[in-house]
Amino acid sequence: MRVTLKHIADDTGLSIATVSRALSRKKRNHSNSEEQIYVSARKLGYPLLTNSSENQQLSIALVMKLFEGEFYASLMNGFYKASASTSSEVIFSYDAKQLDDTVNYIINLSKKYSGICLFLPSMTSNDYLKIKEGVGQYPIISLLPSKNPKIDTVCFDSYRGGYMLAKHFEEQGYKKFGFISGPSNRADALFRKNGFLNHINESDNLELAWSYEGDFSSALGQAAFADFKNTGLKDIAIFGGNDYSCFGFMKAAMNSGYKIPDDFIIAGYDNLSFCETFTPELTSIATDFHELGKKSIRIIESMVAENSDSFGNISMIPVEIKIRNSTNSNS
Amino acid sequence: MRVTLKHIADDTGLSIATVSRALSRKKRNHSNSEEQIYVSARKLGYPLLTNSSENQQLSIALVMKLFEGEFYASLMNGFYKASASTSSEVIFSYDAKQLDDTVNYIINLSKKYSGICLFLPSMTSNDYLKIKEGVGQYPIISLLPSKNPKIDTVCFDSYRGGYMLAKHFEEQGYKKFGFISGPSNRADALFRKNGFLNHINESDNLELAWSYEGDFSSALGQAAFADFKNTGLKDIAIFGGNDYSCFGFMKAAMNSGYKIPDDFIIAGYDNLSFCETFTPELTSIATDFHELGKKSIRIIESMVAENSDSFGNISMIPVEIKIRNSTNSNS
DNA sequence: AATATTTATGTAAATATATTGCAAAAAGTA
DNA sequence: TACTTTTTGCAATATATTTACATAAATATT
Repeated sequence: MRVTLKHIADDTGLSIATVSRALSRKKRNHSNSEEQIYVSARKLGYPLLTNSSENQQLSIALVMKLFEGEFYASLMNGFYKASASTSSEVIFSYDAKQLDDTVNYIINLSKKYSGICLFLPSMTSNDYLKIKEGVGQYPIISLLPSKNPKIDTVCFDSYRGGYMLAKHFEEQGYKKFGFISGPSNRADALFRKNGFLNHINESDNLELAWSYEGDFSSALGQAAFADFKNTGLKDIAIFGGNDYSCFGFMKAAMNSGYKIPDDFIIAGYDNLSFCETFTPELTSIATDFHELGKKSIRIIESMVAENSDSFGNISMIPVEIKIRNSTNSNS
Repeated sequence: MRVTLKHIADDTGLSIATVSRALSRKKRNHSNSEEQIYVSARKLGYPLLTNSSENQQLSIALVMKLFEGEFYASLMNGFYKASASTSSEVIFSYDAKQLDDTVNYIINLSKKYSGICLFLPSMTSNDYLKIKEGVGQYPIISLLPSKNPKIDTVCFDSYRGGYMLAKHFEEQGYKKFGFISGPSNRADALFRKNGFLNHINESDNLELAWSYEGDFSSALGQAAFADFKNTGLKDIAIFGGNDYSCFGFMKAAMNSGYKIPDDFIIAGYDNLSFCETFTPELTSIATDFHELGKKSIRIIESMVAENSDSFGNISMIPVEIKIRNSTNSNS
C-alpha cells in the first residue's frame, strides 16, 4: 500500500539502487533517468519532503468556499500579510466539491498541515462535531461566529458592528430605521442584525419602519429599493447588511432621483475599497482582516506548542465604524 | 535526517512498535497515546499521506503575490471554479517573504505538488531560468505574458484588449486619445498599452493627445485627472489602463463638474463587478478567469500525462469588450 | 472481591525498505 | 583505439517497519 522505491523502480524500469541514488543526491543533475524518477515519484506520491530540517515552519491551511468579490480577497490578504510576520506559512485551501465530502476533506487536510482555519458559512454544528471527532486533538478553529460553537472560534464582533451603526443613526437624529437582511444561514449576518435591532428595541423612541430579505448581493440591493420606494418612506436610516447591498440600493435610488444623504441615510458593512470610490462615499463597518489573521495564526501556534485540547472558546475582534457622506454630509 | 518512527517514539516516550501500530490503524480510536503520536508526527513532518490510493487526484499549486482588491479574488475564483469541474485540486499558495527565497520556495513546492501555475509580476527571466533548472522536467506554467518567456505561458491576450478599445474609441468618432499607464514592470500592462498605441499609430487621423504615468491604483487615477484638467482637453477618449484607475479618474472628474460621456469618454480593463455599480457604468475589457483556470489545469494535466518537456509555448485567451455608458450613452 | 476478558504496551524476531561497495557497461574524451 | 568518467545493477549491508508473543493495565463479569 505504501509507496516505496520499488514502485518507482518498476514504474521507470530502473533498479531500486538507481532510484535511491537519484533521490538522495543533494544536487540534481537533470539526467534523463533522474527526471523520469522524479516524475514517477511525484505521480505515485512518494514522500519527497521528509527531512526534518526542511519542515521547520508550521503550515496552516485556510479552508473556505470561494465566491466572486473583494471580500474574499480581503480575507485571504489578511492571512497573507499575517503569515509574512510570523514563522508560519498559510496555504489557501478550499472546498470546491459538495458538502458531503467536506468533512472528510478537512479530516484529510489535518494529515498534511499543522493547523486549520475554517471559513465555511454552510457548516452545521453536526459537521463541526464530526470534524472534531475525525481530527482528534488537533489545532483547528472557525472564523465564523456561531450560536453554539463546537470548536474554537476567532471572528469579528458582528453584534457590536450592528449596534454601532444603530447608535450612529440615532446620533444623527433619526428615529425611523430600515434594514436589509443577509442570507439566513449565515450566523455573522444574524449577529449584525441582532446588534442593530437590539439597540432599536432598547429605546422607545426608535422604530424599525421597513425591512427587506436580501442575500448580500448588489442585485437584491436594487430589488430592495424598488420595495422601499413603494412604501414612500423618507427621513429614514437604513442598514444595508453589507456594502454590496448598499451599492445596489443607492444606485437604484439615485436613478429614481433620490438624494443621499438628504432623502435617507444608509450604511453598509465590510468597508470595501469601493466605499470611498462610490459617490456618495458609503459609511461602513471596517473589519481588520490582518488582525483576524494574526490572532488566528497565534492561536493555532499556541495550540500546536501547548498541545492543548480546548473547544468552544471564542475570540472576538473589535470592528470600527467609518463615517462617510452617505450618513453625514460633513464628513 | 529523514523522519522515522523512532523520532516519534523518542518524542512521545512510547516504543516504536506502539507508534507503528497507532499510525497504521485504519480507524482512529482517539486514545491519549494515539493523539500524542499524531501531534508528534505532524510536528516532525512524518509522511502520513503516502498511500497511493489516496493520492489519485492531481494537486496543482497556484503561486501568487496577494494584494488587496477584487482582481485577485477573480483570479482565484476562476481557478476555484475550474478545479471543481476537473479531477484536479488547486491549492492557493503564495510568496509572502522576499524575492530572494521565492525561487527556492517554488522549487520546494515542486516536491509537494504535481504542477505549478505562477502569477508573479516581479519575476525576471533569470528567475524563471533558475526555477526551470531547479525543478527539472516538471509541469509549470506562468500566467503572465512576457516579452521572452522562458517557461510555458497561459495568459490573456492583453495586446488585443488594448487594440479593441482603441478601435471602439475610433468607431465612436474620436480622434484624440488619452492613456494612463500601469506599473512599468508588468508585462501585461505593457501589452495593453502597445495594443492601444499601435492602433493609434496605424492611422494618420488618430493622435495620442495626453498620457500619464499611473500604477493601476484609484489614487493615481485621481492624480491623473488633476494633470488632465490642467491641459484643458475635451472631446477625448481615455484608456485608463485598468478599472481602478478609471474609478479614481471619473470620481475626481465628476467632482470637478465634468460630465461623462459628454466631456470625454473613458474605458478600463478587468471588468470588475463595480463597472456596473458605478455611475456612469464603465466600459471595460472582460477577462474570463474561469477559462484561464480551465486551460491552465488542462495544460498541467497533459504535461503530467505526457511527461513532456516544452518551454516558451504561449496560449492566449481572448478577451471581450463590454461597452457601457462611459463610452456610449445609448448602451 | 475475585476472576475473566479486553486492550495497550514493550521486547525481540521477522519482514520490508533504503543505502552503498563493487564490478560491469555505457558514455565521453584524448 | 585506449583511457577516464559516469551510470547502472547486483548483492551485501544498514536502516526502518511490522508483527508474534509476553506482560501489564484497564475494564467487565461473576
